[in-house]
Amino acid sequence: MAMIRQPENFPETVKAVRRQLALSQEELAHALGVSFATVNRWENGKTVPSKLAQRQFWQFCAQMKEQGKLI
Amino acid sequence: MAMIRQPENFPETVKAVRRQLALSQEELAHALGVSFATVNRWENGKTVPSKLAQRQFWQFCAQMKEQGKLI
DNA sequence: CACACCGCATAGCAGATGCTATATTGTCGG
DNA sequence: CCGACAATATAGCATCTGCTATGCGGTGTG
Repeated sequence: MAMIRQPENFPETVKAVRRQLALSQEELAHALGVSFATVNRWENGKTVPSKLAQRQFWQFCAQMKEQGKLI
Repeated sequence: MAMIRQPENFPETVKAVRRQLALSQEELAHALGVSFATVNRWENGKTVPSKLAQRQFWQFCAQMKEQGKLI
């Protein structure tokens, strides 16, 4: 088993995180090191993040939480 | 311009880094959060790393240097 | 020698990504 | 209302990635 942590609803999670941080899709994409199109596709459920992108996303969230910018 | 840093010979760089750290392709892949096939393709010049993968690779190298594990 | 591994190379396929271009949807000031 | 602008949605195409399987040389170990 040993699945990668993935919330039931990844698209909503990305949107929620992005809005808490008051970032545009473009800005979040830059912060994560991916393209705007990629973040957009995640939020609209067109694709699911790659292994590395998932790691990067959760790591980013953890950092933001450490800084108190994210609940 | 603002290009992404990319040595003349990425395949050789990956091999060199990996061997200094005494890791197998499998182990390096795991450390980077990508698959074995991906590291293997980088080393054999079959593909060039994605934007995010490049960031991850250089960040990993920087960490290893901080720890004195890499020159 | 036969056998089981391990590390590495390679291939095929489905899905993800980067880039570009083109809508669409607000939200302003005029 | 109208034009301008930013943010978002969507699409196509080339490339990258993950997964699985296969082959191949080297290294034990019986």
